[in-house]
Amino acid sequence: MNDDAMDLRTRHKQATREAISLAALRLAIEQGPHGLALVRVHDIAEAAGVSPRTYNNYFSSREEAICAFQSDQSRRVGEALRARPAGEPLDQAVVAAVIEHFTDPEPDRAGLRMIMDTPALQGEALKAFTMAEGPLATAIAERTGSDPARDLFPAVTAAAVAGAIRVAGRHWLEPGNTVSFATALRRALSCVFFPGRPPE
Amino acid sequence: MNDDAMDLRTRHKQATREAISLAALRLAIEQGPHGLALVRVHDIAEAAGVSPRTYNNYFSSREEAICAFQSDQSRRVGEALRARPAGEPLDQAVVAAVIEHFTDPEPDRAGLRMIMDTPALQGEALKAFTMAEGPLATAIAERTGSDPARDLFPAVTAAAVAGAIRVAGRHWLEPGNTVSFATALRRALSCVFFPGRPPE
DNA sequence: CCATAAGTTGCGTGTCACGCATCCAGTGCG
DNA sequence: CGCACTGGATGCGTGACACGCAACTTATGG
Repeated sequence: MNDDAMDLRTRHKQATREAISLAALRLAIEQGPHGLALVRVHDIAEAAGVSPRTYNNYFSSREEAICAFQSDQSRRVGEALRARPAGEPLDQAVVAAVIEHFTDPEPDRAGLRMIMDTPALQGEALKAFTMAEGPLATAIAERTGSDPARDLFPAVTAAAVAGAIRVAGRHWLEPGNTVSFATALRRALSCVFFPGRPPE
Repeated sequence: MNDDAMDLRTRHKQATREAISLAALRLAIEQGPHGLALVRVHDIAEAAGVSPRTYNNYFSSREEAICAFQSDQSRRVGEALRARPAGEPLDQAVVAAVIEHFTDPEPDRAGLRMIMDTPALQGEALKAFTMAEGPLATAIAERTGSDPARDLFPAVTAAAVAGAIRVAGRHWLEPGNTVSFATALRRALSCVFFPGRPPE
């Protein structure tokens, strides 16, 4: 998060990575879901101000570059849960952590839509969401005091939560749905923890 | 399923598709998770008895070819749920449908391991599992009489079930775990429908 | 038996990932 | 303050690949 507290080198490296992934996402959005093939590596590199060779020192496919932001964000979800007060019940802690983590700031509609509507990007996007599961499962296991090696509950719950986030995202993107992303998340997550009855 | 009841053309086409995907998976397994790059399109085509050009009339990437079986299987899960008796409670119906669908026959350990352990295949594998969610959600919505457009419960539950299947698969593949796949599935799915208490 | 549709194959092209060698800038030490 | 070193950036060359196109072969239906 903080650019300080790092080597100049490391800082510049992260900046480069960010510039490339940002440029990739921007160009992809410009071309739309059906023009992904028109986004050439050369263009991404140029837009990011680096050489094409450098681009694939960081990413080995356009998909990876475009979804890098999602990946990075997902990878950190576990920490958000760990940051919740220890006494808080699991469901409340997860909901709070997820909402806090995925709505700061409110995600970019165009970017998310691009990623989730483009078949060639879906695999990478799913990988990104799935990356959240490992850390999440660990954090859940800590909170419930279960052993992840023998008990499937943490991993299954983490997967369910990740799935709920995806579903909330899809729902939030649908035209005509004006609820905030936070609300969509809350509703989706409530289905995970209270499968008995859907609200209202 | 039945080769009869189809055009000679269609039959031959499916056979070709199957031959290619089977050859691709077999070669991938031979090389192991770290040698995927060594599986050349030329080899796959040769092993399947077709020209390289034909191979990519059917698949546009090695990953797609290797995971084709998983994809096809996942796409059919919804039907399995619809085939359950209408009066059966949702949880029992889902568990029965999933177990019946994913253990007939018992999946190939080597193939599943290859797919889930190879980073380059994970995206495609996740896409395959995710493809199950759409039909599953529809079937769940029918069974609960909810409107998928307004109620997130069917989609979230479908995603949770798909996630549980993935987790069960991972657990089943872990060395030292000798439970049957059906048992792993049952345990994982119980976490989805009864999140209150893990059955240890 | 013929006309048409559908599938297969070979070829050519544009793109890409990546190993390797080189160059340049930031870093830490004397 | 300068210097050797480490690590990232760049250029080049290579092997592989996806896909459009056109010719060829085989099923299908009249």
